[in-house]
Amino acid sequence: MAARTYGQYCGVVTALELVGERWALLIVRDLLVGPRRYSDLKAGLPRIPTNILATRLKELQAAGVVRRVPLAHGLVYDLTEYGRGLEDVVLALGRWGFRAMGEPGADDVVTPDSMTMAFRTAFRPAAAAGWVGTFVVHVGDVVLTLTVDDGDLTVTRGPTDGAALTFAAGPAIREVIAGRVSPDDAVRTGVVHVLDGDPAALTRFAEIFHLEAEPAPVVPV
Amino acid sequence: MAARTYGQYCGVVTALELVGERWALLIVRDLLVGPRRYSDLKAGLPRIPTNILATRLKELQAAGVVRRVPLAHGLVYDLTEYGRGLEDVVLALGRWGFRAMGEPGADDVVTPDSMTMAFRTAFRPAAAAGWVGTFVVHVGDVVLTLTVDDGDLTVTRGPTDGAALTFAAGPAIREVIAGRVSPDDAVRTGVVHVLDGDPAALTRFAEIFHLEAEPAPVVPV
DNA sequence: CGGGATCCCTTAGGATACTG
DNA sequence: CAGTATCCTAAGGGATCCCG
Repeated sequence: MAARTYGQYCGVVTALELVGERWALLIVRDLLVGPRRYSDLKAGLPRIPTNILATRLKELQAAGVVRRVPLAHGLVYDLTEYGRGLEDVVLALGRWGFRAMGEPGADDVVTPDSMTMAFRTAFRPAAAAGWVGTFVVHVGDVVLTLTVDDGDLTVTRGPTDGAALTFAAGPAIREVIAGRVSPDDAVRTGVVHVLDGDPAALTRFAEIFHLEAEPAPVVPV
Repeated sequence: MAARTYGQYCGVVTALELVGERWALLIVRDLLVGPRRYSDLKAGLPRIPTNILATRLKELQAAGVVRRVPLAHGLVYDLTEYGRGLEDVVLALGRWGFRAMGEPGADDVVTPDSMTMAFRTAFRPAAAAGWVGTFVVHVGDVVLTLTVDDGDLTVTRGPTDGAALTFAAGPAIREVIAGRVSPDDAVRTGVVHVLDGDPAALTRFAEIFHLEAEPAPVVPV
Protein backbone atom coordinates (compact mmCIF):
# COMPACT_ATOMS: atom_id res chain seq x y z
CA MET A 1 0.00 0.00 0.00
CA ALA A 2 2.71 2.43 0.96
CA ALA A 3 4.32 1.37 -2.26
CA ARG A 4 1.54 3.03 -4.22
CA THR A 5 1.88 6.41 -2.55
CA TYR A 6 3.72 9.25 -4.18
CA GLY A 7 5.69 9.94 -1.03
CA GLN A 8 5.66 13.72 -1.16
CA TYR A 9 4.27 16.28 1.20
CA CYS A 10 2.51 18.49 -1.33
CA GLY A 11 -1.01 19.64 -2.06
CA VAL A 12 -1.04 18.31 -5.59
CA VAL A 13 0.11 14.91 -4.37
CA THR A 14 -2.52 14.90 -1.64
CA ALA A 15 -5.17 15.69 -4.21
CA LEU A 16 -3.98 12.98 -6.57
CA GLU A 17 -3.98 10.46 -3.77
CA LEU A 18 -7.64 11.27 -3.16
CA VAL A 19 -8.99 11.60 -6.69
CA GLY A 20 -6.12 10.64 -8.97
CA GLU A 21 -7.08 7.04 -9.56
CA ARG A 22 -8.68 6.03 -12.79
CA TRP A 23 -12.37 6.97 -13.11
CA ALA A 24 -12.47 8.92 -9.85
CA LEU A 25 -12.73 12.38 -11.39
CA LEU A 26 -15.36 11.20 -13.85
CA ILE A 27 -17.51 10.03 -10.98
CA VAL A 28 -17.00 13.44 -9.42
CA ARG A 29 -17.86 15.13 -12.72
CA ASP A 30 -21.22 13.39 -12.81
CA LEU A 31 -21.92 14.05 -9.14
CA LEU A 32 -21.25 17.75 -9.70
CA VAL A 33 -24.47 17.75 -11.70
CA GLY A 34 -26.43 16.30 -8.82
CA PRO A 35 -26.80 13.31 -6.50
CA ARG A 36 -26.84 10.04 -8.38
CA ARG A 37 -27.72 6.46 -7.65
CA TYR A 38 -25.29 3.63 -8.27
CA SER A 39 -27.12 2.69 -11.42
CA ASP A 40 -27.19 6.29 -12.63
CA LEU A 41 -23.43 6.46 -12.29
CA LYS A 42 -23.06 3.17 -14.09
CA ALA A 43 -25.27 4.43 -16.91
CA GLY A 44 -23.30 7.67 -17.11
CA LEU A 45 -20.00 5.81 -17.30
CA PRO A 46 -20.86 2.89 -19.56
CA ARG A 47 -17.33 1.50 -19.66
CA ILE A 48 -16.57 1.47 -15.96
CA PRO A 49 -16.36 -2.03 -14.53
CA THR A 50 -18.82 -2.40 -11.71
CA ASN A 51 -16.19 -3.48 -9.20
CA ILE A 52 -14.18 -0.37 -9.97
CA LEU A 53 -17.22 1.84 -9.47
CA ALA A 54 -17.90 0.19 -6.13
CA THR A 55 -14.24 0.51 -5.09
CA ARG A 56 -13.99 4.15 -6.12
CA LEU A 57 -17.16 5.07 -4.29
CA LYS A 58 -15.77 3.55 -1.12
CA GLU A 59 -12.45 5.34 -1.55
CA LEU A 60 -14.16 8.64 -2.23
CA GLN A 61 -16.25 8.21 0.88
CA ALA A 62 -13.18 7.40 2.96
CA ALA A 63 -11.57 10.54 1.55
CA GLY A 64 -14.51 12.70 2.57
CA VAL A 65 -15.34 13.56 -1.04
CA VAL A 66 -18.55 11.58 -1.43
CA ARG A 67 -21.22 10.49 1.00
CA ARG A 68 -24.06 8.01 0.80
CA VAL A 69 -27.47 9.47 1.40
CA PRO A 70 -30.26 7.04 2.28
CA LEU A 71 -33.48 7.78 0.46
CA ALA A 72 -37.13 6.82 0.78
CA HIS A 73 -36.30 3.78 -1.27
CA GLY A 74 -32.76 3.20 -2.31
CA LEU A 75 -29.91 5.60 -1.76
CA VAL A 76 -27.90 8.16 -3.63
CA TYR A 77 -24.31 9.25 -3.67
CA ASP A 78 -23.67 12.92 -3.22
CA LEU A 79 -20.62 15.14 -3.02
CA THR A 80 -19.66 16.45 0.37
CA GLU A 81 -18.97 20.13 0.70
CA TYR A 82 -15.30 19.31 0.31
CA GLY A 83 -16.02 17.23 -2.77
CA ARG A 84 -17.91 20.10 -4.32
CA GLY A 85 -14.64 22.03 -4.14
CA LEU A 86 -13.46 19.90 -7.04
CA GLU A 87 -15.60 21.90 -9.42
CA ASP A 88 -12.65 24.19 -10.14
CA VAL A 89 -10.48 21.20 -10.96
CA VAL A 90 -13.04 19.57 -13.23
CA LEU A 91 -13.80 22.80 -15.05
CA ALA A 92 -10.11 23.52 -15.54
CA LEU A 93 -9.55 20.03 -16.91
CA GLY A 94 -12.52 20.37 -19.23
CA ARG A 95 -11.34 23.73 -20.49
CA TRP A 96 -7.88 22.36 -21.18
CA GLY A 97 -9.07 19.09 -22.67
CA PHE A 98 -11.51 20.87 -24.97
CA ARG A 99 -8.60 22.22 -26.97
CA ALA A 100 -7.40 18.70 -27.73
CA MET A 101 -10.75 17.31 -28.81
CA GLY A 102 -10.82 16.07 -32.37
CA GLU A 103 -13.49 14.00 -33.97
CA PRO A 104 -15.27 11.60 -31.64
CA GLY A 105 -14.06 8.01 -31.70
CA ALA A 106 -16.19 5.34 -33.30
CA ASP A 107 -17.81 4.22 -30.06
CA ASP A 108 -17.51 7.38 -28.01
CA VAL A 109 -20.73 8.25 -26.29
CA VAL A 110 -22.13 11.52 -25.04
CA THR A 111 -23.96 11.51 -21.73
CA PRO A 112 -26.34 14.07 -20.26
CA ASP A 113 -24.08 14.69 -17.27
CA SER A 114 -20.91 15.15 -19.29
CA MET A 115 -22.74 17.55 -21.60
CA THR A 116 -24.13 19.43 -18.65
CA MET A 117 -20.67 19.96 -17.24
CA ALA A 118 -19.40 20.90 -20.69
CA PHE A 119 -21.93 23.70 -20.95
CA ARG A 120 -21.09 24.82 -17.44
CA THR A 121 -17.46 24.92 -18.47
CA ALA A 122 -18.20 26.99 -21.54
CA PHE A 123 -20.56 29.38 -19.80
CA ARG A 124 -19.32 32.96 -19.57
CA PRO A 125 -21.23 34.87 -16.92
CA ALA A 126 -19.88 38.19 -18.15
CA ALA A 127 -21.25 37.57 -21.64
CA ALA A 128 -24.60 36.56 -20.17
CA ALA A 129 -24.93 39.60 -17.92
CA GLY A 130 -28.27 41.28 -18.40
CA TRP A 131 -29.69 38.54 -20.57
CA VAL A 132 -32.46 36.17 -19.64
CA GLY A 133 -33.54 33.31 -21.83
CA THR A 134 -33.43 29.65 -22.60
CA PHE A 135 -31.78 27.40 -25.15
CA VAL A 136 -32.75 23.82 -25.83
CA VAL A 137 -29.94 21.78 -27.29
CA HIS A 138 -30.13 18.33 -28.88
CA VAL A 139 -26.84 16.46 -29.25
CA GLY A 140 -27.22 12.85 -30.21
CA ASP A 141 -30.12 11.71 -28.10
CA VAL A 142 -29.21 14.02 -25.26
CA VAL A 143 -31.58 16.96 -24.83
CA LEU A 144 -30.69 19.72 -22.41
CA THR A 145 -32.31 22.96 -21.43
CA LEU A 146 -29.92 25.80 -20.72
CA THR A 147 -31.57 28.47 -18.65
CA VAL A 148 -29.59 31.67 -18.58
CA ASP A 149 -30.56 34.25 -16.03
CA ASP A 150 -28.28 37.25 -15.99
CA GLY A 151 -24.97 35.62 -15.22
CA ASP A 152 -26.44 32.44 -13.80
CA LEU A 153 -26.77 29.17 -15.67
CA THR A 154 -29.03 26.26 -14.86
CA VAL A 155 -28.88 23.12 -16.94
CA THR A 156 -31.71 20.62 -16.81
CA ARG A 157 -32.43 17.44 -18.70
CA GLY A 158 -35.05 17.40 -21.40
CA PRO A 159 -36.70 20.15 -23.44
CA THR A 160 -38.67 23.15 -22.28
CA ASP A 161 -41.33 25.26 -23.91
CA GLY A 162 -40.76 28.88 -24.70
CA ALA A 163 -37.06 28.61 -25.48
CA ALA A 164 -35.48 31.47 -27.38
CA LEU A 165 -33.92 28.82 -29.58
CA THR A 166 -34.12 25.08 -29.96
CA PHE A 167 -31.50 23.42 -32.10
CA ALA A 168 -29.85 20.12 -32.86
CA ALA A 169 -26.15 19.72 -33.47
CA GLY A 170 -23.45 17.10 -33.80
CA PRO A 171 -19.97 17.07 -32.32
CA ALA A 172 -19.06 19.95 -34.63
CA ILE A 173 -20.90 22.21 -32.23
CA ARG A 174 -17.49 22.50 -30.58
CA GLU A 175 -16.36 24.58 -33.56
CA VAL A 176 -19.05 27.10 -32.77
CA ILE A 177 -18.12 27.17 -29.10
CA ALA A 178 -14.49 27.59 -30.08
CA GLY A 179 -15.41 30.49 -32.35
CA ARG A 180 -13.93 28.77 -35.38
CA VAL A 181 -17.29 28.55 -37.13
CA SER A 182 -19.62 31.51 -37.06
CA PRO A 183 -23.25 30.97 -36.08
CA ASP A 184 -24.35 31.90 -39.60
CA ASP A 185 -22.00 29.41 -41.20
CA ALA A 186 -23.04 26.77 -38.70
CA VAL A 187 -26.64 27.11 -39.80
CA ARG A 188 -25.77 27.30 -43.47
CA THR A 189 -23.52 24.25 -43.45
CA GLY A 190 -25.89 22.20 -41.35
CA VAL A 191 -23.62 21.96 -38.32
CA VAL A 192 -26.56 23.37 -36.44
CA HIS A 193 -30.18 22.52 -37.27
CA VAL A 194 -32.59 25.09 -35.94
CA LEU A 195 -35.72 23.30 -34.77
CA ASP A 196 -37.56 26.23 -33.30
CA GLY A 197 -37.10 29.89 -32.50
CA ASP A 198 -35.09 32.62 -34.11
CA PRO A 199 -31.86 31.42 -35.76
CA ALA A 200 -30.33 34.78 -34.93
CA ALA A 201 -30.35 33.75 -31.28
CA LEU A 202 -27.52 31.37 -32.09
CA THR A 203 -25.23 34.38 -32.09
CA ARG A 204 -26.22 35.04 -28.52
CA PHE A 205 -25.62 31.39 -27.72
CA ALA A 206 -22.11 31.54 -29.16
CA GLU A 207 -21.33 34.63 -27.12
CA ILE A 208 -22.52 33.10 -23.89
CA PHE A 209 -21.01 29.65 -24.41
CA HIS A 210 -17.44 29.97 -25.48
CA LEU A 211 -14.16 28.16 -24.87
CA GLU A 212 -10.71 29.17 -25.98
CA ALA A 213 -9.40 27.02 -28.80
CA GLU A 214 -5.78 28.07 -28.34
CA PRO A 215 -3.18 27.00 -27.54
CA ALA A 216 -4.05 23.66 -29.06
CA PRO A 217 -1.68 20.71 -28.91
CA VAL A 218 0.83 20.31 -31.71
CA VAL A 219 1.79 16.67 -31.89
CA PRO A 220 5.25 15.72 -33.14
CA VAL A 221 5.46 13.86 -36.42
CA MET B 1 -5.80 -0.62 -26.17
CA ALA B 2 -9.26 0.69 -26.87
CA ALA B 3 -10.16 -1.17 -23.73
CA ARG B 4 -8.33 1.38 -21.62
CA THR B 5 -10.12 4.40 -23.03
CA TYR B 6 -13.00 6.03 -21.23
CA GLY B 7 -15.12 6.01 -24.34
CA GLN B 8 -16.73 9.42 -23.96
CA TYR B 9 -16.66 12.49 -26.10
CA CYS B 10 -15.98 15.06 -23.41
CA GLY B 11 -13.31 17.58 -22.53
CA VAL B 12 -12.63 16.14 -19.10
CA VAL B 13 -12.21 12.68 -20.58
CA THR B 14 -9.88 14.00 -23.25
CA ALA B 15 -7.80 15.69 -20.60
CA LEU B 16 -7.65 12.58 -18.45
CA GLU B 17 -6.59 10.52 -21.42
CA LEU B 18 -3.67 12.89 -21.92
CA VAL B 19 -2.53 13.52 -18.34
CA GLY B 20 -4.67 11.26 -16.19
CA GLU B 21 -2.24 8.39 -15.83
CA ARG B 22 -0.31 7.95 -12.64
CA TRP B 23 2.62 10.37 -12.19
CA ALA B 24 1.80 12.39 -15.32
CA LEU B 25 0.56 15.51 -13.55
CA LEU B 26 3.47 15.42 -11.13
CA ILE B 27 5.88 15.50 -14.04
CA VAL B 28 3.92 18.44 -15.37
CA ARG B 29 4.01 20.11 -11.95
CA ASP B 30 7.79 20.00 -11.92
CA LEU B 31 8.07 21.15 -15.52
CA LEU B 32 5.87 24.15 -14.73
CA VAL B 33 8.80 25.40 -12.66
CA GLY B 34 11.15 25.15 -15.61
CA PRO B 35 12.75 22.78 -18.13
CA ARG B 36 14.23 19.74 -16.47
CA ARG B 37 16.57 16.95 -17.43
CA TYR B 38 15.64 13.33 -17.05
CA SER B 39 17.76 13.05 -13.94
CA ASP B 40 16.25 16.23 -12.49
CA LEU B 41 12.77 14.77 -12.87
CA LYS B 42 13.91 11.54 -11.31
CA ALA B 43 15.38 13.45 -8.38
CA GLY B 44 12.22 15.49 -8.00
CA LEU B 45 10.05 12.36 -7.99
CA PRO B 46 12.15 9.97 -5.92
CA ARG B 47 9.57 7.18 -5.96
CA ILE B 48 8.84 7.08 -9.66
CA PRO B 49 10.15 3.93 -11.33
CA THR B 50 12.51 4.89 -14.12
CA ASN B 51 10.61 2.91 -16.73
CA ILE B 52 7.43 4.77 -15.81
CA LEU B 53 9.16 8.11 -16.10
CA ALA B 54 10.42 7.15 -19.54
CA THR B 55 6.99 5.92 -20.59
CA ARG B 56 5.18 9.01 -19.33
CA LEU B 57 7.61 11.34 -21.04
CA LYS B 58 6.97 9.59 -24.34
CA GLU B 59 3.22 9.72 -23.84
CA LEU B 60 3.33 13.39 -22.90
CA GLN B 61 5.34 14.12 -26.01
CA ALA B 62 2.90 12.23 -28.19
CA ALA B 63 0.11 14.24 -26.58
CA GLY B 64 1.80 17.54 -27.42
CA VAL B 65 2.22 18.41 -23.75
CA VAL B 66 6.00 18.00 -23.45
CA ARG B 67 8.82 18.36 -25.90
CA ARG B 68 12.46 17.34 -25.82
CA VAL B 69 14.89 20.17 -26.26
CA PRO B 70 18.46 19.25 -27.26
CA LEU B 71 21.07 21.18 -25.34
CA ALA B 72 24.78 21.90 -25.68
CA HIS B 73 25.33 18.65 -23.87
CA GLY B 74 22.41 16.54 -22.92
CA LEU B 75 18.81 17.51 -23.34
CA VAL B 76 15.92 18.82 -21.33
CA TYR B 77 12.21 18.27 -21.27
CA ASP B 78 10.04 21.32 -21.49
CA LEU B 79 6.34 21.99 -21.58
CA THR B 80 4.84 23.00 -24.88
CA GLU B 81 2.61 26.02 -24.97
CA TYR B 82 -0.32 23.66 -24.70
CA GLY B 83 1.27 21.90 -21.76
CA ARG B 84 1.73 25.19 -19.98
CA GLY B 85 -2.03 25.50 -20.08
CA LEU B 86 -2.12 22.87 -17.34
CA GLU B 87 -1.02 25.44 -14.79
CA ASP B 88 -4.67 26.16 -13.97
CA VAL B 89 -5.31 22.48 -13.39
CA VAL B 90 -2.26 21.96 -11.20
CA LEU B 91 -2.95 25.07 -9.14
CA ALA B 92 -6.58 24.08 -8.67
CA LEU B 93 -5.54 20.61 -7.57
CA GLY B 94 -2.98 22.03 -5.17
CA ARG B 95 -5.49 24.45 -3.70
CA TRP B 96 -7.99 21.67 -3.16
CA GLY B 97 -5.47 19.14 -1.89
CA PHE B 98 -4.03 21.64 0.58
CA ARG B 99 -7.20 21.43 2.61
CA ALA B 100 -6.73 17.71 3.11
CA MET B 101 -3.09 17.84 4.14
CA GLY B 102 -2.43 16.51 7.59
CA GLU B 103 0.90 15.70 9.10
CA PRO B 104 3.51 14.48 6.64
CA GLY B 105 4.01 10.74 6.44
CA ALA B 106 7.11 9.14 7.86
CA ASP B 107 8.97 9.06 4.57
CA ASP B 108 7.31 11.93 2.77
CA VAL B 109 9.79 14.24 1.15
CA VAL B 110 9.62 17.87 0.17
CA THR B 111 11.21 18.89 -3.11
CA PRO B 112 12.22 22.32 -4.37
CA ASP B 113 9.87 22.11 -7.33
CA SER B 114 6.84 21.00 -5.35
CA MET B 115 7.49 23.79 -2.84
CA THR B 116 7.87 26.28 -5.63
CA MET B 117 4.50 25.34 -7.05
CA ALA B 118 3.00 25.39 -3.56
CA PHE B 119 4.07 29.00 -3.07
CA ARG B 120 2.78 29.88 -6.50
CA THR B 121 -0.52 28.33 -5.53
CA ALA B 122 -0.71 30.29 -2.31
CA PHE B 123 0.35 33.58 -3.84
CA ARG B 124 -2.33 36.28 -3.82
CA PRO B 125 -1.48 39.01 -6.32
CA ALA B 126 -4.12 41.32 -4.87
CA ALA B 127 -2.57 41.10 -1.42
CA ALA B 128 0.86 41.76 -2.88
CA ALA B 129 -0.19 44.78 -4.92
CA GLY B 130 2.10 47.72 -4.25
CA TRP B 131 4.60 45.72 -2.26
CA VAL B 132 8.13 44.86 -3.30
CA GLY B 133 10.36 42.60 -1.28
CA THR B 134 11.88 39.21 -0.78
CA PHE B 135 11.40 36.28 1.55
CA VAL B 136 13.84 33.45 2.00
CA VAL B 137 12.21 30.28 3.26
CA HIS B 138 13.90 27.17 4.61
CA VAL B 139 11.76 24.04 4.79
CA GLY B 140 13.69 20.89 5.50
CA ASP B 141 16.78 21.26 3.37
CA VAL B 142 14.91 23.16 0.68
CA VAL B 143 15.74 26.85 0.49
CA LEU B 144 13.71 29.12 -1.74
CA THR B 145 13.75 32.81 -2.45
CA LEU B 146 10.34 34.37 -3.01
CA THR B 147 10.65 37.63 -4.86
CA VAL B 148 7.47 39.66 -4.73
CA ASP B 149 7.18 42.58 -7.08
CA ASP B 150 3.83 44.29 -6.94
CA GLY B 151 1.54 41.43 -7.89
CA ASP B 152 4.23 39.31 -9.51
CA LEU B 153 5.96 36.39 -7.85
CA THR B 154 9.26 34.82 -8.82
CA VAL B 155 10.51 31.78 -6.98
CA THR B 156 14.15 30.78 -7.23
CA ARG B 157 16.20 28.09 -5.57
CA GLY B 158 18.61 28.98 -2.82
CA PRO B 159 18.95 32.03 -0.58
CA THR B 160 19.39 35.68 -1.51
CA ASP B 161 20.90 38.63 0.33
CA GLY B 162 18.81 41.54 1.38
CA ALA B 163 15.63 39.64 2.07
CA ALA B 164 12.98 41.38 4.13
CA LEU B 165 12.76 38.18 6.12
CA THR B 166 14.59 34.88 6.23
CA PHE B 167 12.98 32.10 8.20
CA ALA B 168 12.93 28.36 8.70
CA ALA B 169 9.77 26.35 9.21
CA GLY B 170 8.52 22.81 9.31
CA PRO B 171 5.36 21.38 7.78
CA ALA B 172 3.34 23.40 10.26
CA ILE B 173 3.96 26.42 8.06
CA ARG B 174 0.74 25.31 6.37
CA GLU B 175 -1.13 26.47 9.48
CA VAL B 176 0.19 29.96 8.93
CA ILE B 177 -0.74 29.87 5.25
CA ALA B 178 -4.19 28.60 6.19
CA GLY B 179 -4.59 31.44 8.68
CA ARG B 180 -5.12 29.03 11.55
CA VAL B 181 -1.97 30.18 13.34
CA SER B 182 -1.17 33.85 13.52
CA PRO B 183 2.32 35.01 12.56
CA ASP B 184 2.97 36.05 16.15
CA ASP B 185 1.94 32.69 17.53
CA ALA B 186 3.99 30.95 14.88
CA VAL B 187 7.13 32.73 16.06
CA ARG B 188 6.30 32.24 19.72
CA THR B 189 5.61 28.53 19.44
CA GLY B 190 8.59 27.87 17.24
CA VAL B 191 6.61 26.91 14.15
CA VAL B 192 8.63 29.59 12.44
CA HIS B 193 12.26 30.35 13.27
CA VAL B 194 13.31 33.79 12.18
CA LEU B 195 16.88 33.62 10.93
CA ASP B 196 17.23 37.17 9.70
CA GLY B 197 15.21 40.31 9.16
CA ASP B 198 12.25 41.78 10.93
CA PRO B 199 9.88 39.17 12.42
CA ALA B 200 7.03 41.61 11.83
CA ALA B 201 7.45 40.93 8.11
CA LEU B 202 5.94 37.52 8.69
CA THR B 203 2.56 39.23 8.86
CA ARG B 204 3.11 40.51 5.37
CA PHE B 205 4.15 37.02 4.31
CA ALA B 206 0.94 35.52 5.68
CA GLU B 207 -1.13 38.10 3.85
CA ILE B 208 0.56 37.48 0.55
CA PHE B 209 0.70 33.71 0.79
CA HIS B 210 -2.64 32.35 1.82
CA LEU B 211 -4.81 29.36 1.03
CA GLU B 212 -8.33 28.67 2.14
CA ALA B 213 -8.53 25.97 4.79
CA GLU B 214 -12.26 25.36 4.35
CA PRO B 215 -14.14 23.36 3.43
CA ALA B 216 -11.87 20.62 4.72
CA PRO B 217 -12.72 16.94 4.33
CA VAL B 218 -14.76 15.30 7.05
CA VAL B 219 -14.06 11.63 6.98
CA PRO B 220 -16.74 9.18 8.08
CA VAL B 221 -16.10 7.18 11.24
C1' DC C 1 -34.49 -4.10 -10.17
C1' DG C 2 -31.09 -1.52 -7.60
C1' DG C 3 -26.68 -2.31 -5.48
C1' DG C 4 -23.40 -4.44 -5.37
C1' DA C 5 -19.83 -9.00 -4.73
C1' DT C 6 -16.95 -12.62 -7.12
C1' DC C 7 -14.16 -14.68 -10.50
C1' DC C 8 -10.59 -14.82 -13.93
C1' DC C 9 -7.39 -12.72 -16.94
C1' DT C 10 -4.71 -8.99 -18.81
C1' DT C 11 -1.66 -5.30 -18.33
C1' DA C 12 0.01 -1.20 -15.99
C1' DG C 13 3.00 -0.10 -12.64
C1' DG C 14 6.69 -1.03 -8.91
C1' DA C 15 11.52 -2.64 -7.80
C1' DT C 16 15.94 -3.57 -9.30
C1' DA C 17 19.60 -4.35 -12.43
C1' DC C 18 22.02 -3.15 -16.30
C1' DT C 19 23.72 -0.68 -20.74
C1' DG C 20 24.90 2.77 -24.88
C1' DC D 1 23.32 10.99 -18.12
C1' DA D 2 19.46 8.84 -20.13
C1' DG D 3 17.38 5.64 -20.48
C1' DT D 4 16.30 -0.42 -21.45
C1' DA D 5 15.49 -4.94 -19.67
C1' DT D 6 13.53 -8.02 -16.52
C1' DC D 7 10.71 -9.84 -13.11
C1' DC D 8 6.80 -9.56 -10.12
C1' DT D 9 2.67 -7.68 -7.89
C1' DA D 10 -1.52 -5.59 -7.84
C1' DA D 11 -4.88 -2.73 -10.17
C1' DG D 12 -8.01 -2.55 -13.84
C1' DG D 13 -11.11 -4.78 -17.36
C1' DG D 14 -14.96 -7.99 -18.48
C1' DA D 15 -18.44 -11.19 -17.40
C1' DT D 16 -21.24 -13.30 -14.32
C1' DC D 17 -23.55 -14.06 -10.12
C1' DC D 18 -25.82 -12.89 -5.81
C1' DC D 19 -28.91 -10.75 -2.35
C1' DG D 20 -32.53 -7.86 -0.24
